[in-house]
Amino acid sequence: MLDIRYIRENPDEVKTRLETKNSVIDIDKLLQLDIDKRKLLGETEELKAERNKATQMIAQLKREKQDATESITKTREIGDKIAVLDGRIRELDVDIREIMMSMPNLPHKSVPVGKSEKDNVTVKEVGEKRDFNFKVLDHIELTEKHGIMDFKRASRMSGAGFPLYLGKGAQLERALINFMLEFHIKNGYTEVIPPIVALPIAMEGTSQLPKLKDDMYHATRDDLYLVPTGEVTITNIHREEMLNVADLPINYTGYTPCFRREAGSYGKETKGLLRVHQFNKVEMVKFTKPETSYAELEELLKRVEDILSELKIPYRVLELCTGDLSFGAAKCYDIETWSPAEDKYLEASSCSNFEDFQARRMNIRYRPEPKAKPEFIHTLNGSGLATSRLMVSLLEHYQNEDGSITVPEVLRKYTGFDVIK
RNA sequence: GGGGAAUUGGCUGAGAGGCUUAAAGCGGCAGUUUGCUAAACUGUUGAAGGGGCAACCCUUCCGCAGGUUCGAAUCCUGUGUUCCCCGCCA
Repeated sequence: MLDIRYIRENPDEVKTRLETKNSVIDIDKLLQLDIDKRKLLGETEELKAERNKATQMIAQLKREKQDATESITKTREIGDKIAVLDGRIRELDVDIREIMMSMPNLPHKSVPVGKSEKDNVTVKEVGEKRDFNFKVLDHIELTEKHGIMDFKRASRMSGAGFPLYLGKGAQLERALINFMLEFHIKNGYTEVIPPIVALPIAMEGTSQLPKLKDDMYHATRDDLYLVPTGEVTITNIHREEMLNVADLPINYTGYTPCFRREAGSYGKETKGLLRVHQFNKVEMVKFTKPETSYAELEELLKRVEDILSELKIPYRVLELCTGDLSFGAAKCYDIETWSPAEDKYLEASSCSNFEDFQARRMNIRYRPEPKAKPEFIHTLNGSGLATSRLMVSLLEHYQNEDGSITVPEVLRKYTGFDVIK
């Protein structure tokens, strides 16, 4: 959520910056509602001050055992007027809130302006794409060959898009998760195992709601959503809290399954692991002071890069343009790993700074100095990383001519084997 | 699934329709005293919104949302969360 006062004071700037995010929000309407509301607020507050004085007098009359009937009748009339005004203010508030909640975050000034993913900027390409002197198998052929994944059986029990890992496939998946978790713990992150369902209010906090409602699994009977990312529950750890400045930055890492309906995306990348309804992810979440959040964003990116370097998998880093930024992000890097069989890069991580956008929705604040006013903290998160597409790149990149798959060296102490054959 | 209890500021916790403008303590801040620190003592210290050039003024907020009332932290209804008991269960 944006600061209404900032919108009031800089309406044209807000409009321009929202336009670069392909957002159609009627700022003029919002500001008019805001003006109307404040006018009524002034009127009702004046009446309330009057009523407060009047009820005090009634209290005094009663204490002195005098008749207060006349005052009560008069005060009731004031109360009736207040009820009317408050009713109208409440209606305006509903309208204002609806607009505010559906308004995306403003892009940071450093973000390249662009319309779509075509305008994203490649920051760097790292690692060497292997030169295969044999016919490369894709990840589906490889997993079938070794019986380490079974998409057919999985779809019989859960429908398409829910992977089943078997044997060394399951072990490799778990090795990746362990490797990444321990990597983050070594770098000062605190591991958490959060719930993977969340209340609507938590989903609003991290801004999956209202926009992504149709993309999430929803247990209607209990009104709980399955998390599309660990970000939701990990960031909501500190909802409605006043954080201690000495504790900042707070760094969490956690493994969670993630669930996405991917509504409307059928026909696109439906093969194997490329786009699935359930996948595993190790998430990083940060709570920082406003002045350090952009340095922390670079730190997140570095963690992802270091992991891919240790795994020795080629990747590239994209800086998302304004039009491709997610709803709540002010700035975002996507990290994509190379798939030799698909002959393209696959998105395996994205690192975002939300500035105070989520903190304002969740009411997470800190006091910069002992006596200072509370301020909203900044939140960031990055996938470090999602395993599904990383697994595609890993299997394909590490395949050998005889069809066997070498286990990356750093994973061997977690798998207990060094080749799948 | 059934029954009961709780929910108050950064934290603990009083408070049961009007002398609450939310007690008290802790913590924070400032000062006094003291070789330094600590302790003790004194003072000060909630949040959000609106108005004013300003000192300042007004309103709202006791989990959340409604309601009753001239007036609600307090009464009523719904609901979130937490805890306890019974049942079921890994």
